[in-house]
Amino acid sequence: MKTINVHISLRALGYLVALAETRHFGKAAERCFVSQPTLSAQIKKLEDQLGVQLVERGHQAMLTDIGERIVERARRVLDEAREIEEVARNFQDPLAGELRVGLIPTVGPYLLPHVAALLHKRFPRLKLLLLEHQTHRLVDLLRSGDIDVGIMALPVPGERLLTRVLYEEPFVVAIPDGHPLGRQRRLDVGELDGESLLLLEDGHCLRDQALEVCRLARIRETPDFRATSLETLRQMVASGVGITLLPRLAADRPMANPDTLAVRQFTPPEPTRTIAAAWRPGSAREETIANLCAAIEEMMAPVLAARPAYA
Amino acid sequence: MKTINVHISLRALGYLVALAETRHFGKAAERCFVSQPTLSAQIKKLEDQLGVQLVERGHQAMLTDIGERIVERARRVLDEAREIEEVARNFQDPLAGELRVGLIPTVGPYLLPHVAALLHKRFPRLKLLLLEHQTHRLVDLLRSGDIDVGIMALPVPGERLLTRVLYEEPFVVAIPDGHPLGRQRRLDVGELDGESLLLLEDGHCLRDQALEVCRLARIRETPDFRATSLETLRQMVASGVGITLLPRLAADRPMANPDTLAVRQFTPPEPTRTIAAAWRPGSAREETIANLCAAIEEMMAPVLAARPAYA
DNA sequence: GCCGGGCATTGATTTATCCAATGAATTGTT
DNA sequence: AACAATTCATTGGATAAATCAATGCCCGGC
Repeated sequence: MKTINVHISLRALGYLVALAETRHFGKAAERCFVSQPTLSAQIKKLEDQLGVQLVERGHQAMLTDIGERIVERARRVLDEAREIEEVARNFQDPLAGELRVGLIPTVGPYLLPHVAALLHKRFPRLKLLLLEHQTHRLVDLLRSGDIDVGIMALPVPGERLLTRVLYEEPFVVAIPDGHPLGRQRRLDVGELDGESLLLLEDGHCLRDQALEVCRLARIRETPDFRATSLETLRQMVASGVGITLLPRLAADRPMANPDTLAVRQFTPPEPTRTIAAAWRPGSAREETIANLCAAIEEMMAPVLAARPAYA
Repeated sequence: MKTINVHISLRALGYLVALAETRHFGKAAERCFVSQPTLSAQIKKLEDQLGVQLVERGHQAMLTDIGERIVERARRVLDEAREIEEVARNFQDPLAGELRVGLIPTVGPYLLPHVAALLHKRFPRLKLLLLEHQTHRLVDLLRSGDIDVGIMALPVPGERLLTRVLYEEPFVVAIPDGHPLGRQRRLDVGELDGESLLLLEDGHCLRDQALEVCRLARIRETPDFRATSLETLRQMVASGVGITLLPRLAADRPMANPDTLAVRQFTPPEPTRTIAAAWRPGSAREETIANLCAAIEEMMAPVLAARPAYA
């Protein structure tokens, strides 16, 4: 049987972490909404309880070596304690509170118009805090607990996450108006042969997916050009520089395409990407996330089943 | 930036865990060295703070569903908080306090006579709590934090542990007195051909190691016989039932072999097993463990370099 | 209907936490 | 070198929290 009692207090650990981050008793106290003497005394008490000097009191407070090691653990303890509060809050009403959602840039602006308003109507007490980052950054944010759920394309790198497919999104081809390929209603991947392809900069998963789709066709990527967003890409195509692949949601309404740009579907089997939600196993918000996923699935099914305007 | 404050207290979590384990307010209070009303009030306060009913107050206190989930997390938080105290204690004096050591049964009784007294002399303030279990159980105990370090043979199953080699231990052959093999000073593995081999029961890593050594020789394991300890094995050999492999420390002084048992070394290259310490990365006792390992290494080197009595 | 186990409530007491004011030590400035 | 500014520690008194012993209430068993 392990020791029963723990003598230190979570609050003191919070003070210590704040002190570690500010390296300043006053600032740390302010951040914790207490007076400087209070924090000072609690830190000292913590040092007494642990029997170890945590802080080097000089002109600015420096943590000792052992202090750093303990702060590291203190952060973990506090994180998990906060999670307990979160689990409870989530149980009271899974559909209330904040949910921090990360989206990749090639999904965010094109998915949200279809779901944001409806989600707010269906889950009125749920506040969605939205962030846009590339896949690998989202995975980091998930792991660190800075976001609750990430919406990104499969495969999700890193195995320690649970995923749930939201929808399959076909790729379509964006071509300049008047381009020979525009004569057909649908295009085969092989027909892109010899075209010059415009792509996003490195780090976007869409870039890799587009390259994968075109792997068999002999397409040369336009050298020395890497767009930073799909919108840039769309404008480049419209100005006649080349063609590109767009995920269908970026090509459909309510996204406005310039007059000088045409969109064509692929002939079946259409190449697609799979958009999914990813979260930490055991996340305090698993129930909320399940609700959110179900809602998005349901909202996006008719959108993707509908015939696009250009078909 | 995450929320700064945590409102719940570690002590309340401790009370909750005790309650979960006793299902009884009175017993839980007793275990926590507080009065029943105190514990009762703290549980209630915790429920208020979390906004969730944790306990079903009936004839015996039953945890609610959400209560169980929260207790699970509370255990983790408490474990980590205790670790903070342990890290600090360990820093004050790495060579004081308790160190929980697990050993496999084919090492424990043969290693300890060589080191126990010396270790106590070198680290007088260190209390070694010793346990004997088979490898896989030791690994479980390590993971659960019930022991700080395990001493076992490589390879250690499960990759999440750090290891440090303590010594290489040659195998020797135990044969009944008067057995034809006893005429030679040293034996080759091939010479065991056709002998009937006595082994430990399943689960002992020594069993697998012995089988591995004999893999090439055509040796039949005596059927329907599995010894539960090396001592049994030794007695069986002495009574003439068959031969066996012993780790050298089990054959050397100070272990007493019966008169009717002879021991022979293998011809070089002698088959050996590698005995190592294993612990959790980031264990609070890493420093203590390092000291312990260094001491054991140092103490065992001359023992294994010495010429055994039977050579 | 009475008894006893089991948890909640009450009221008094001790303990912990907190703040405002102030002190002491160090640094930077004139 | 004296002075102001910054930063952390100390003090004393107020407030809030935790605790206990005693007691009350509820429920199941006899």
